[in-house]
Amino acid sequence: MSDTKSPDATRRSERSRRAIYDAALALVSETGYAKTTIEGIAARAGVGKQTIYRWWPSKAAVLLEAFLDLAAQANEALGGDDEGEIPDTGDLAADLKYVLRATVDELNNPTYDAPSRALAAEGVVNPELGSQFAEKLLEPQLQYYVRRIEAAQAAGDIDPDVDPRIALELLVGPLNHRWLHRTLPLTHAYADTLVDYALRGLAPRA
Amino acid sequence: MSDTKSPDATRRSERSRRAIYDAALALVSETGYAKTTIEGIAARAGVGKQTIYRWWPSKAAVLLEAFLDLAAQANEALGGDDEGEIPDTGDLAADLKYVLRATVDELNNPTYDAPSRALAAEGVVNPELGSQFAEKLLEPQLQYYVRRIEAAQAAGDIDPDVDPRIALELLVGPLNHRWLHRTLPLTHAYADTLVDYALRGLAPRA
Amino acid sequence: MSDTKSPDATRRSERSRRAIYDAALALVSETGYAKTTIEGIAARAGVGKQTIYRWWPSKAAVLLEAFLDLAAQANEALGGDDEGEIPDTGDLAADLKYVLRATVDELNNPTYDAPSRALAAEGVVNPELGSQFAEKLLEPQLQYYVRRIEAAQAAGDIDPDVDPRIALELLVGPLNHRWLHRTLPLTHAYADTLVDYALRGLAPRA
Amino acid sequence: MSDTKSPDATRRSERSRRAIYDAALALVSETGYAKTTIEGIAARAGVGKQTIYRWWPSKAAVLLEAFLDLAAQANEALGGDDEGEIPDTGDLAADLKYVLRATVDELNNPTYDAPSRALAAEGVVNPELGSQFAEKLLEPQLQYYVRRIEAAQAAGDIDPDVDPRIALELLVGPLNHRWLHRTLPLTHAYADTLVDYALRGLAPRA
DNA sequence: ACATAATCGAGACGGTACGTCAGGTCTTTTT
DNA sequence: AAAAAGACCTGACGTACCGTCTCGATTATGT
Repeated sequence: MSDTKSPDATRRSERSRRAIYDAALALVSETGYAKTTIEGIAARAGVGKQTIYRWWPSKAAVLLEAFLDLAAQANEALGGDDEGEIPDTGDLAADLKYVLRATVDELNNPTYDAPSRALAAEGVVNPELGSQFAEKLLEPQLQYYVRRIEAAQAAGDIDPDVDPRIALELLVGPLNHRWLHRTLPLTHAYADTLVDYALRGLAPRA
Repeated sequence: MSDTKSPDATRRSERSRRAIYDAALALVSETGYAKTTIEGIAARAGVGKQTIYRWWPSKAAVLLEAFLDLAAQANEALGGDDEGEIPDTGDLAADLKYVLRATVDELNNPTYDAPSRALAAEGVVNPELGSQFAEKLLEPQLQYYVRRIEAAQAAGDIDPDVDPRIALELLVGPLNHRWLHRTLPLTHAYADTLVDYALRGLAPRA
Repeated sequence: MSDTKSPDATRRSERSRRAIYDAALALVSETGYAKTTIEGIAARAGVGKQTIYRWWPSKAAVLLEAFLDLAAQANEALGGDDEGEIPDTGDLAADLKYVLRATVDELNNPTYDAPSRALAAEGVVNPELGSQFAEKLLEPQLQYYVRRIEAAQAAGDIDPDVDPRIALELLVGPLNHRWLHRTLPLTHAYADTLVDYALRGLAPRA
Repeated sequence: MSDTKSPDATRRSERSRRAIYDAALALVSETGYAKTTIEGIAARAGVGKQTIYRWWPSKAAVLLEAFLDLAAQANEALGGDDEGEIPDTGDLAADLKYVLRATVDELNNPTYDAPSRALAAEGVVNPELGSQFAEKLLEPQLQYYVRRIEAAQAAGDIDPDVDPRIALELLVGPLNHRWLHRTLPLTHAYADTLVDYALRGLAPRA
């Protein structure tokens, strides 16, 4: 009944998994995604190639999991359950500026920038990986916005007719655009302006 | 003083150039960017590999030029000088919806989608190519928006304090986000909503 | 202390080695040495190019080993230990004519001629390969002559002051000359005459 | 009636021919025959590739002519008509030792060694070039021996039944063997011994 | 002296093979 | 049974030359 060739996950070496994550992230940061090879990851991790092929279908998948793991670790370190949740101080603009500024900082941080770009780029061109990327990384983050915006609608800060999904894209889309295409620098000021412009458009009608 | 090893462009074979453009675009559309190889392009174009390496530094560069050429041809076919210019009927919302709907159609057209994604993705990860992509493809298109928005400011349809650059990103950013990450379908309705939300935020203050 | 990058010979595929030998000899015989390529050998042997590059430094080295193997197999097939040894019937002239005629036959046999010429020619121009060729193929054969001539000296058939090494060259040198330069046909009669002339010069002094 | 595509030799550039000879010989001496390319010769000679392809069918042909020209120049410099003729002082052994020693010196001279080996090797493997090599370079030299040996037969120094052609090979063959296969050093002493052994065999019968 | 035609230097072109790198599979030995 | 190691076949890389083919620019006669 079961897949004839799926390996036994219970016997999997945790040691190797960690080493592979580390090697993958390090190599992508150091030499870029294109020059990162599975052989290179295996060598750097002190691992046989087959150990990678046994557990992951592609280089991109390795990196995606590695990055997911990195994010999970970061969250764990920071504590709480509602780790990525957008604060609700009652001041919607302030709350959004806070998270958008944090996002700007993250995107400007080379440690995250390199693997993020690699994954985003791969997802753009590879629907398989793209949907994984969207589902596991992107969407959860976007849901934070959805919840905060719905709260704002409940509080009367945003027009109830507005689609929260589109509202959120008004904030996140432009940021992503600048980041991906490197057209202009990503600054806190830019984040603030974005929030200002967007909220004016989303405010309840007079 | 001059570059020691650049080939003589006056002797270049126009025939080969065209064949290479065609082959590159065809292969990217048919098999995807990753599986498109320089060898494959050369073979399909009936051209020696060296003829590609002589004139382009990379697969991405070939594709960029091919796509640029494709766009140029399309424009030429359509005639006029201000080919890509955003119409100015006096009704800003209508004008923007018109172009944004057209953009949606283009992004949904497989002929353009495949090479565009490939170039965008490559640019995300490869700054060299990214800046070429931005400069030669993206920026010129964005300038159409800048001009139309400035005209709207002059006409009193948009707040004069608004930065046209950021205004444009409010429209283009979300569209790109959906396209690149394939989160939700790109429709005319979405384009319209985007214009509505954004323009409310950019309108002159009461 | 050991060579840092030599492959593990114990894991070597015997199957591939044999296939490469066969392909190399076949191609050299069929199309000549110059038109024989490593890619061609690999293709014909159903082997990856790297498998050739892993174990041999050059096309010539492959062919040398292949030929050595061919010779070894031939000897094995013929049986005995003293396979190539020159017979000693007591009649020196007859014994030498016997082997020289056999050599003539071999040099006239296309199966041996093509690879032999290829190796000899390569050795002429490439000292590295040349010394291998001399050491592994040529020299062992010449030693048979040395031993037979020394026996003849012991038997009083050849002047004891004669240098066996030079004596042997008196026989083998002319044969090789005709073969390599194709000046005149190689016949049994020629071999006989060579022996006659040479032995007269090497006979004990009256 | 004439070949439709043979170039007009009267218009040929002497300048280019010389430059090509020089470049070819220099490159063969410096880098070896295999690494000498037609493109390299053309570049070094400051000549278009076509100028080589127009007048010669192959790299080997260029080198052969270049070498022939070199030899012709050397002879011209040394003067006389019977330049290569073997002296006839009445003492056959001495005369032969004289020329064989000279041959040894030439074969030990790197200026001649490199191109000679290249041509000889190419001739071994390429019958076309081989016959040219034999006819234009080798045979004329061998004829000197034939003539001297015939004179010796007339003078009663050599058995009249001896075939001069084979006699000559008894001298030249061994020398060539050592040279081509680099088995043992080529010395004057070796040349002398060769003459001694051979002449003993060729002397008139008691 | 000049017209004119072939040779010349240059080098782009369609190809073939080079020697290298990595992909993904398979096998052997170790843990 | 999974893991480290690494040989294997495959296929693409980017480079070097092949021999052919255009390009002006430059001779070198033959009228």
